[in-house]
Amino acid sequence: MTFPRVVIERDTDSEESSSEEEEEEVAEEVEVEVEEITEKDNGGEIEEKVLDAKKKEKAPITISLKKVCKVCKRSGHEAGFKGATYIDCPMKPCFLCKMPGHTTMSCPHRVATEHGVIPAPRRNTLSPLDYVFERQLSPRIPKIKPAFVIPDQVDCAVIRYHSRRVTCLEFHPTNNNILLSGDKKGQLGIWDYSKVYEKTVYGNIHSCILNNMRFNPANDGTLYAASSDGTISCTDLETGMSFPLMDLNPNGWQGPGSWRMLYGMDINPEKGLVLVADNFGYLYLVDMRSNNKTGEAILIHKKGSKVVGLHCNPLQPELLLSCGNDHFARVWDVRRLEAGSSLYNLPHRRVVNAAYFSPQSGRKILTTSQDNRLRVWDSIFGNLDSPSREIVHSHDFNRHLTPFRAEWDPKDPSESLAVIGRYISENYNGAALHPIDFIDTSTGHLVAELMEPNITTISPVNKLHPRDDVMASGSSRSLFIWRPKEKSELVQPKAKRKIILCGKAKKKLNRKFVGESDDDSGDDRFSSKGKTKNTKSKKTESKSTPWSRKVKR
DNA sequence: AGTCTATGTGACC
DNA sequence: TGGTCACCCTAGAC
Repeated sequence: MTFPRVVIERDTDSEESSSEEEEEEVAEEVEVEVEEITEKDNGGEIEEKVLDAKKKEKAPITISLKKVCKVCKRSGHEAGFKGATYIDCPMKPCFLCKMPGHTTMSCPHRVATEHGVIPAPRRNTLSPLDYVFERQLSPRIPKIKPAFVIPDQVDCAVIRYHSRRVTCLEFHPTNNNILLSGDKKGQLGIWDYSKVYEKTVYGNIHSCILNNMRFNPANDGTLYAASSDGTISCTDLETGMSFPLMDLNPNGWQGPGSWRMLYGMDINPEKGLVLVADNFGYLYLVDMRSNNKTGEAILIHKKGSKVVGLHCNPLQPELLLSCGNDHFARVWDVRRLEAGSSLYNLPHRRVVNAAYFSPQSGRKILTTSQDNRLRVWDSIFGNLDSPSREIVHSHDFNRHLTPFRAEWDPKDPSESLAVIGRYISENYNGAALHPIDFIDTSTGHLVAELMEPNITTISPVNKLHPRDDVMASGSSRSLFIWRPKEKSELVQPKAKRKIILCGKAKKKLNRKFVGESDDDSGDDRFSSKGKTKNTKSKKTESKSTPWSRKVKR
């Protein structure tokens, strides 16, 4: 017989036991030949595993009944939640800053209000432009916006709005109360959060992940969206009618090697161009008026690598910022685009999830990388060899979650405030919650961390309103609207704050979200008032569609 | 309460 | 360069 050998390790500790003495006891090891197990017919599960192993022709398996760390498989410690606090495996580098020798608990970057900034090597020379800037413009730059206008309290929400996790959010450019949301299934949501129940979902525009969307700058009833199905859609928001602006997979599925997916997208309003990039490193330009691709695709990142982000400079739209899986963010001049013609290449240690010019002057660059660092370059006119600052922040989870993207606060006059969801949880009154962080990127200080006891899921997608003190969050399949505490009270008295439960959430989450709660915080903002009515009318179609008003050219 | 899984990236050979 | 495999705090369905 060629059965593999099975080692059974037995744990002598009882379930409840946690004394160190007992933990250090040597576990009893019993070695059993497979034939013995099968002959005795008492192997049960073990027998099955062995047969499985035989099929896969794998050699000795160890089945351990001893308590070991699930991360490093060694005994003596265990990684995992102790209550609402996660204990790291001490054998691994710090989960937060990735440096060996300590765990997240003792990481010097953990208290972000005090630490978190790694100063970049100080530059000794300033370019003439830097000098002019420092002397003439710097003094006029206003202070960071005050913390009290940060939207820090959930005002209303739709639980399980989408049927898959939310991937992107966008506020309507002119109608203040309309939020657009995309999901992993390719569905497009339109939600009027001033009326809360008025939501529309278009499910037939894309067949998989809706990665990015932008409004047509000349007509805010029209939305462009880039999807992993390889198309850019152009959708009339009023009717839901959509046509593909571009289709990179006209012949359908020919295998994973040829299926093209679209990720990064932005619009150059001056040239009337939609810029979009795929998972093979290529950039495409589409003319919005003729709906035709202009020119050939241009390789802007490593061949075969995903380009996840594109951003046109707000003041000089011909300046393009791209980022992707080749660990680079790159700056381009759209007027002189060809492979390898980038003006600057900004290296990172891991995948770059997002890269944005600052929203007003377009002078700064903010990137989010999977190495758990935000990077800031203070001036694109200066030396871009190294970032001005690196800010350690937990956002490195890449699978099963929408990638985290730090975004500038468009209303912060100092262009230093940024928002990003946090991956690692915080013990908040006994619950493990994942905050949404507001970070002053000029200092690395944590300005605010938003938590809501009823949001237990991670919130990787966060969008600040371009005009109002409002933030939208996408957390798993749900959407949330945040407002500053004081304003929130004015707009929506605490008792009236609304939450809608969709689909199965109605049954499953009723208790959790609408009273009968064991939550002792006394927080009743997810009150059940109007609940029945709300859920019943959740599919209300708006007769007048406020998001479809057109802008005159 | 336990199990399963969709799924992306990077290390390693 | 391409295939294979492992993976540290998921979320939700069954």
